[in-house]
Amino acid sequence: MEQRIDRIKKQLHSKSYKLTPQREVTVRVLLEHEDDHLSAEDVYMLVKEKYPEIGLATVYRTLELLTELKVVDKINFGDGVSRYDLRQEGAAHFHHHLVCIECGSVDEIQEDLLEDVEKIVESRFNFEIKDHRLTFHGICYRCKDKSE
Amino acid sequence: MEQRIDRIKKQLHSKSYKLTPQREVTVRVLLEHEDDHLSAEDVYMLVKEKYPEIGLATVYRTLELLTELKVVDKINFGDGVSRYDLRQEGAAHFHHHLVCIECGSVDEIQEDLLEDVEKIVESRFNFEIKDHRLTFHGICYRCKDKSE
DNA sequence: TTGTCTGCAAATATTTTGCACGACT
DNA sequence: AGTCGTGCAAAATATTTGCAGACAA
Repeated sequence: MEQRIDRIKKQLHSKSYKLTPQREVTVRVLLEHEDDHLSAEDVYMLVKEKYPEIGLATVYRTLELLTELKVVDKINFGDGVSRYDLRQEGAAHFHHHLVCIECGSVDEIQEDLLEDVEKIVESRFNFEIKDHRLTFHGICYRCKDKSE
Repeated sequence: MEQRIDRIKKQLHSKSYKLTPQREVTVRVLLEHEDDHLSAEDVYMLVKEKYPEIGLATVYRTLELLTELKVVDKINFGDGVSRYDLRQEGAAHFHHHLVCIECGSVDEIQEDLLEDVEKIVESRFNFEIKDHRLTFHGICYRCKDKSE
């Protein structure tokens, strides 16, 4: 935890940004909820518990900053809100998501799985892939078990 | 064109909805801009040219209806707006997108390409896939040619 | 002191909703 | 008459921006 914060601090410094208390609390909240997919409002409320004076705009600005640094990815599952998802350190590619249309749960897939597909796309469409977003919508294992 | 409108009309009727003039104009606009990825506001302005009395709310309600019928898919490329993309008639799966981070263009890939990946996901995660969203971000062939 | 960062409030942007009226059956 | 659909205006939601003051180098 401390080490990851330290590395993020260095990333900020390398672009002449500071790890202010507000930013640090925000990063801690994200690390503590690594498996969730928090909206800006979610993050704001969790940060408020530890640092009540913070403003919503600061949270937005921090999340934007972290997105720029590729510490988090801004994702969108089709409800009206942006969500912020910590990138795995050192992961070459952004992970995928399984969204359950029954219960709304969101699970993550860390495996890449797209290597072959990307090769085809790059050669067939002469498109140089820098990043990807892949989401499957369907029924999760929990809901499948429930309905049996 | 007329045949596609006719089929959409039948789809509406099968759920007790009517193809009102406003809805028909909206569908025509979507068909005429099949390759684009129009926002609700875009659609509104194009519909207004043919039917100036229409209200923005009606366009939103129509797009929602068409989404429910799976005539269009509501997509989101990470800018703040939802875009509406006509589904290929009879296509088993939603098509994929190539978003250029240089020029902002959005191209479509009609090939599925995900069959193998989906098999793995279904068995490994016991997740029943109903739909998917796949977007690649990178440099399109136009921008690559330009910079050479 | 200089520039960065923050909180607050106001502004903006997008989408949704309430409601009275109109069209069609 | 009854239902569905519409336009308008207002509301709701999500996000961004302006600005004056706080803070650290």
